[in-house]
Amino acid sequence: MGSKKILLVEDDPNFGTVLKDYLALHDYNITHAKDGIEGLIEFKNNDFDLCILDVMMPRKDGFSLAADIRSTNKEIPIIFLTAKTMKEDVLKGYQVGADDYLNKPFDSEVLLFKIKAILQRKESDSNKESDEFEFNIGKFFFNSKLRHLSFDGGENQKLSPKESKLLKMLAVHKNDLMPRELALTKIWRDDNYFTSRSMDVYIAKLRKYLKSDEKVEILNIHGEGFRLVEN
Amino acid sequence: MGSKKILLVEDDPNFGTVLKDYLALHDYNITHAKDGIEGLIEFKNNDFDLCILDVMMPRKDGFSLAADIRSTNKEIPIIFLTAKTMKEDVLKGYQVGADDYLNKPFDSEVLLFKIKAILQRKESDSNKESDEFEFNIGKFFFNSKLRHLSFDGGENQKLSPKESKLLKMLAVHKNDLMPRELALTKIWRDDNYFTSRSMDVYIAKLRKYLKSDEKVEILNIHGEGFRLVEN
DNA sequence: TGAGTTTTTAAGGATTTTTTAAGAAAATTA
DNA sequence: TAATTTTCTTAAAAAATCCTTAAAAACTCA
Repeated sequence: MGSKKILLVEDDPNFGTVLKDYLALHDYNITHAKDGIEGLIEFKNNDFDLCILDVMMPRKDGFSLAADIRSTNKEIPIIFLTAKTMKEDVLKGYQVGADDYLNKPFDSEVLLFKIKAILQRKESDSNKESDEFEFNIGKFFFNSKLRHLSFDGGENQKLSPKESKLLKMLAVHKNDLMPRELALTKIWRDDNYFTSRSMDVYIAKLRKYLKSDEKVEILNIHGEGFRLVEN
Repeated sequence: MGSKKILLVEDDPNFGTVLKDYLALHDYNITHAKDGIEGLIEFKNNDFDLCILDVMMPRKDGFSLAADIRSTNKEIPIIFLTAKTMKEDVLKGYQVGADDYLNKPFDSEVLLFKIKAILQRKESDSNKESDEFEFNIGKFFFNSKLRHLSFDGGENQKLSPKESKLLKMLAVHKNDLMPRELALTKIWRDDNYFTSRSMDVYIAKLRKYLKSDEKVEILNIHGEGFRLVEN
């Protein structure tokens, strides 16, 4: 399982540090960002299970950050922290897609329970992550951990990290649709025009590697994603 | 879609009635139970989308009721209402599996947003791969997710998004009327002269794909819609 | 019959995908 | 640290796919 990764975005250094330590003490793996901009950068560079966002922050407030986070990940739970008990804030929070809301000062134990409850909820839903790393694809043998692709009587093709992750994701969904969006959000951590182009480049590379077995194909499903088929 | 069914369990008759009317006004289908026992009976006799439970109640309190509800349904969202701001209560609520928590007096609009947020969350979860995507149509096998149509000994015909959605809708209504208006509002998102022409173009395409099995036909019902028949 | 509805083909424009190539960034090696 | 290699992104043009619109012919129903 491993400890859950939480992104904490809080500009008050005292409060933020205390909260970070408190949560770390309870076996959560906390990344503490000092403002919204830093928070967004951390979010894009990591794979978090939960976000805790202060609402009032310099440079980029919690709502704006949440909106950016939601634009690349519609699933990740978000908890807002706020000093004011303003109705508009609460409503805005829920509109952005908050999973919960806490008014400062709050009881830290309550926060802990909320975190636990929310993570449990998500747990039961999404257990699609695969830790398999050995795949048979037509005549090929693919090891995603060692990042190599081989076949009897052929060279051992080494794959780059991105090549390997993409092929793994295709292999996990073998003969089924691998949505473009899934690969972009999970591997490229962002779903936009450029990452999408980049992904296409990698699909082309993989096709080249797999070319020598004409039973194996990576088909495109226009507007949806790709499909690794084995005839 | 239909309006969402909510179970409201609240022993205070004044507050309960007002809340019921308020929620009913916002297009929710409310069942109001006066205490925990009655609430449990209602729960077992109906199919609710959400529960709103008062904590302090005679005969059977909200936590006990929630535990009973959870024992038969681990998915249904539960919101607790409480007069006291007692930490123990909040913790207990989350332990039982609360989705949210509101202290009385609360702003009704906030409750409305919480309900909306929670139901949306469930919506997006359950809609992941809820509905069918594999159909048999005469000699054909149709997969609407992979957007292809195949039959033994024949090529694999790829379908465009619109072709696939339309054929799926016909297949769902197989041997029955698929109203023209339904396809236009659901697939084309607009019902006017041009979308209707466009739909006819797609019906023609589907007929071409299905031509090789003369047992399969798409019939027009003048002024009504179409019917996919399998003789 | 004649007005409205359906069927079909085809052209165009918009969007998405594919591919090659160049250069920036990161990692590795000397 | 500098040089080299590998990895990844960006750019851009060509190809493929998708959808709408148009228009003419066929059909249906009153």
